[in-house]
Amino acid sequence: MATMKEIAGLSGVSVATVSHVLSGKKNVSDDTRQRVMQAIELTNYKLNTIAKSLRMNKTNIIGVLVEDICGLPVPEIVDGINQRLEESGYQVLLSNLRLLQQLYNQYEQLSQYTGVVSRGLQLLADARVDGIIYVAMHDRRITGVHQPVGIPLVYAYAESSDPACGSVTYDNENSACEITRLLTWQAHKHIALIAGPANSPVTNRRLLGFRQALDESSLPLPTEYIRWGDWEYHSGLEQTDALLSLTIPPTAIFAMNDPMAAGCYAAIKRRGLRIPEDISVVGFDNREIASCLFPGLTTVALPNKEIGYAVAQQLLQRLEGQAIETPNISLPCRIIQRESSGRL
Amino acid sequence: MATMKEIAGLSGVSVATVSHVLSGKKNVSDDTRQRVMQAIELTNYKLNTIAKSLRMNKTNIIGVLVEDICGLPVPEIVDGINQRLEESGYQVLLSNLRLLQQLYNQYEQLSQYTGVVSRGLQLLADARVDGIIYVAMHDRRITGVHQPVGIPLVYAYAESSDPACGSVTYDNENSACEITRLLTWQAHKHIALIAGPANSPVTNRRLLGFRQALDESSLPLPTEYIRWGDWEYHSGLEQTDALLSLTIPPTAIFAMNDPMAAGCYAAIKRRGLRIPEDISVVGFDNREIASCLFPGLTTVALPNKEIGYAVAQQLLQRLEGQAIETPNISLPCRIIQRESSGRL
DNA sequence: GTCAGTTGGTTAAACGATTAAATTTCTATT
DNA sequence: AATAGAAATTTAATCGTTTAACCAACTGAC
Repeated sequence: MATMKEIAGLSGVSVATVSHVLSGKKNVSDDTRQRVMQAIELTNYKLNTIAKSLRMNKTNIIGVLVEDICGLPVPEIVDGINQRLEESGYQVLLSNLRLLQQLYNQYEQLSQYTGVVSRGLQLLADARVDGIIYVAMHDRRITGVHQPVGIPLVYAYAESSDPACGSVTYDNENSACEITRLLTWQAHKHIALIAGPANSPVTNRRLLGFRQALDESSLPLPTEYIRWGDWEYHSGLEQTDALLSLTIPPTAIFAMNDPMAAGCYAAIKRRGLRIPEDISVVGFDNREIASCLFPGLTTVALPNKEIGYAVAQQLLQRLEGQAIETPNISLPCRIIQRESSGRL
Repeated sequence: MATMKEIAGLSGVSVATVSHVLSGKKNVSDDTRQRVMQAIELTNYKLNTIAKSLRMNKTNIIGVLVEDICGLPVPEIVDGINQRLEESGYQVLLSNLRLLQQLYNQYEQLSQYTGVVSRGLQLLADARVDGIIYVAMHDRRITGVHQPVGIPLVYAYAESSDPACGSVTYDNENSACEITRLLTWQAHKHIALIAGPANSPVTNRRLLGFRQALDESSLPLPTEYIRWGDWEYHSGLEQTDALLSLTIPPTAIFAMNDPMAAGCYAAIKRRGLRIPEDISVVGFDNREIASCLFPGLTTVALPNKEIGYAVAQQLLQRLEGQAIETPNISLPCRIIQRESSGRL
């Protein structure tokens, strides 16, 4: 691999001049510039970014620490991050905590896993990344502030209790409210909920939105209309069965995610009822399954890629020393309207 | 940040000695070792990997170039890669070509996209990675050999026409054969196929396996039993409809992926038929949907994580100068048996 | 007491860039 | 023609490591 020294030799100038040509922030005569460029072409010279990093004390690399790359929203978030960073000439050093296996559907404070997390952060810090993006698997508030490694840190999909750390998530509450409104606007009076686990922060935010939509239409929420699931297909099926056995069964069901909504479908069809004629169903997450059900499931699409893009943007601003205008950004979701809900 | 120089100063030795302590490949007296270690503790010194990389001409970073991080198998593959590399102290620099948007379900030779690909490779090469893993989205043969950037390169999920490049994929043919055997063993005589697009390499390999299983049981494959879909739910539905309208409808259907199998389900149920009593269905890919259908879909799980692990392993071997024993590895899939197929 | 061998440690030259400061070369003004 | 000022270029220090080569001190053997 050619070095600047060789380029300098070939074009009869000093390495400094070669550097000046390349950086373009010093005057160089047209004549020398051309000679240098020729030599560069000729030798297929590429600047050694390692040497540059050492000298400049800046790697142009951002560490992305993901709780689990296999978590559903994670690839899209990383995609968004990658795209924004590329635009500014940064690269992504990826580190995977592989938490999914360890704490699937558990919502303890992350602080219990500080060991794993800070080891992950340290690894990135050792690589001298310019900044770190922490990508959580579930939207939640992170209370145990991570050991400050002295590198700018922002959160995707989680909100930090440390106000100095920026974060970008999506608006659970509002989205749940909006999709529930779809049902109230269709004149449904008996709307039931299949929630996620009661101790999940996501469940609680979506529950708030659901309640608000009902309130807006002065609809009651009898306790027997709230069923607790575990995000999985089977819990959706079982809880729907229970709902349909009530003396006043609901005419619409909001399942807090799509697999549970699929469970709804199964329970409803097993009883010979039709969707949406007899009962409406809406879901959340817009997983692949939503378009593979009959009829297509109306649901909420999360702005995952946008979250990634925005959080990268936020970090870049910090790196440029700009003050962050909004430390905690919450992006809106998009309602995906299909055929699973209809006027009563 | 503390440097070796400061450590040396604090412990009254030269930087060389500090380096020797850290690397452990030179003798150092217990006394000095302790003094140095103390100073390191005290200052919380961390070795500057950038400087080390420059000096050693080795970054301990592997570039992972993915065709699209949002492609279904990709996160699991990356997970496997990450895990293997971590075990050997390497880190992952991720680069995303974002091809999904550009060529979804098109199977032209990658050579048409050499521009995009070689730009991606160049970016990683510029970062001075020690090796590159190319992660394709669909199992296929890559003919246009990528510009050799002088960095060891291996393929995941694709096989290269260049024998010098290692590769790891999964065994489409054999897996399709095995899952079809499940049907022949259950005494089915009329087995139909819902294939992917005819020009897809994946389709063709799975077709070979399907044919072989039928041959083994001396079953015929009438042309009207082969239906071409496009991997999507709707094509599964339509093609199954066509199958069920035949004078001799099949008693079992192999859909080449799970969304199309979900389409099968819809068409079958619409006619009031039962799965598996009236007709058996099997799929491929083990997507989330497979466990959200009723009855659960018997399908094939791809060894994605294992592919990642193996391909990383292969690259590491190359980096250590070892000869690669098997340049093209093909890993077996796992049959996931649920309730969608039964004895006739 | 001399000498060879070992052990523990230092010196100094890399690695390949950037950049402030110094120096040379060119332009323009008188 | 002399000279001040601007423009172009070079010199040399620096970033934080690694490591070959060198050196001093010590250990035994004779």
